[in-house]
Amino acid sequence: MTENNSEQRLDFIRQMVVEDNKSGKWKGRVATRFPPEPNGYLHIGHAKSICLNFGIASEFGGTCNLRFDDTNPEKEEQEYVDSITDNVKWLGWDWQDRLYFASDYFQQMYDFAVHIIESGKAYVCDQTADQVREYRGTLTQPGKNSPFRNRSIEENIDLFERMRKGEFADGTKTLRAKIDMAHPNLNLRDPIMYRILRATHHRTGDTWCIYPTYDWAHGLEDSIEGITHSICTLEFENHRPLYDWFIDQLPIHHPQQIEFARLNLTYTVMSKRKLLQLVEQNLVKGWDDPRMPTISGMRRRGYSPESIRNFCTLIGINKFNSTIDIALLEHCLREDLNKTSSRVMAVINPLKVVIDNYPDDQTEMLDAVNNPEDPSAGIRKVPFSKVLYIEQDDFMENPPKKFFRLSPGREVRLRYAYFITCTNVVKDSAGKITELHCTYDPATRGGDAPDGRKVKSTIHWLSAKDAIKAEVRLYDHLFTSANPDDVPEGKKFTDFLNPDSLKTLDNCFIEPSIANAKPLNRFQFERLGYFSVDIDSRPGKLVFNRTTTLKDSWAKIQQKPTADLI
RNA sequence: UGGGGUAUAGUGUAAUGGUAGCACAACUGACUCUGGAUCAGUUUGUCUAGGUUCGAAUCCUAGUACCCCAGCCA
Repeated sequence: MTENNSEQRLDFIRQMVVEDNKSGKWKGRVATRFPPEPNGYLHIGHAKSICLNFGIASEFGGTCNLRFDDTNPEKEEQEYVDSITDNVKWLGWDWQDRLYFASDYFQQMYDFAVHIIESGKAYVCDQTADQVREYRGTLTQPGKNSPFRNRSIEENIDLFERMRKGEFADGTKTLRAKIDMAHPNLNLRDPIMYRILRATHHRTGDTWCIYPTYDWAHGLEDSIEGITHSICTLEFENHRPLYDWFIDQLPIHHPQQIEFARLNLTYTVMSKRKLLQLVEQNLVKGWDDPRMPTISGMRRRGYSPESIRNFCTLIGINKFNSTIDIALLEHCLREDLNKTSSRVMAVINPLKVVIDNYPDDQTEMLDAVNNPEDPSAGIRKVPFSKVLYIEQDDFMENPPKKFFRLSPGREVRLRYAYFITCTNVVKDSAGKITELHCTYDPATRGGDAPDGRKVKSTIHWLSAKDAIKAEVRLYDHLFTSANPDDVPEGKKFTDFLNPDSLKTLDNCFIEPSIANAKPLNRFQFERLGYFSVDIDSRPGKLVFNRTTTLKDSWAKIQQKPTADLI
């Protein structure tokens, strides 16, 4: 079903690669790169790009470099470099020895700039930022030439060298390409190649006080590394003529830039600026908050790398903006976790149940299947005794028609254990149910009735004296709006944060078999969902994150008009 | 208003002049010791209007809508 035999449908970029290989454009070589700026954590949108670039390289026998595009020391930090390398590795990709930094090319870039000045195609400009903006013109009006545009090559060389030496104050001079101030594409109106910036770079320290701009630097980075297919997002389409122009001025390898649409997901935001804001204003608990669409957040939440990679191949590649339903991501998640997660029983909203006809001090060890999807996962023993916990949601005193679980007088199965029948409901003075009394049928040990009688439902349970206390964190969408990027006039995206995106339950219980679970271990809590151990977890003080729920058809029935229930 | 892009079910994505297919979502039903999983099935689509053609999502013409660009960010 998932495979399509030899009839592989290729996205437009892969088709391009196939054609290039056919025509011999790059002599069969395929070299891509993933070029993040270390100014934030990677998110699921980056995963799309990572899987595209590394995926193409591996499918076509090529290489993919991990390259940090670190040309702006004001925003970049080593912490981000570390998180990015971790994330790419965790996703399962390998750049081998090809870890590069744009900052390692600063001298080469400088030399290339001198070459361009020598050919009369670049000049040092003394205009202020405001003047540059003013002279650039507008979308509909051409710009005006800078008064410094016609300096001699010698003067430009001299000034540029002195810029580098630190003779001029920040922002007082720039190096600009001499292209066309009337060009309809604003990017070609004498774009800035270097600015003076005294900021300590996380790798080069204070070696440089001039830094190359993206447009000037990026094509050079690609060229130096011998990239063939330089894949970037749609907003750089307008920059391609400039990418090409710079490289055409130099006697160097000329990669091809190809643009594709970035990923958008419902109920979340994907811009680094907005994610940074959530972190800095403490609207979430950090870049790796399990509600964040960051790779670190998703990992902490319990996502598997396989599920993310599968999602990235399913969504495809295109050239127009689209928003993927987060349900597809969750589908990929469940599909993978269903196959791989050990099942275990946990009760997150406990209700005490006493089995009146069960011996007071007896404990039995019952067999439970670890993973019905994977027989090799084997079985484990689960303790059963007189006093149990079940889920509050699994009992209703006055059940509607379609409620199949426990209620007064009704018999249900305790998973892997016994059939029980509710005989009495105990309430406190406020009328709240505090305890249930039941009887069990000893003949149904293991969960099967020798007389063949059926029950309408099977519920999970825990032996109260053996259960281990745990904290459980339930997550929901971070935003209440499907598209928080598109909010009504006068509203901010933060106005749509979901106040219920995190619910912490601290009176939960798990079965003793996972008492020693380690952070990031994944489980399925039967009938509740997939959970993983949070990094806040400590021995004796376990903390679980709900990665996602199981599909819940009862929840759906409940949402319908009550008429359906009665 | 200048330039650059893009339009296929609710969402996403194929079909490259020859039966509009797939996935998710939604809805039925079967099965089930997880109201899980699995299986079977149903609903919904080519931006609009013309034209070329035996035949158009695909080619042509004219519209419409949406996205990107006026950082010394990337």
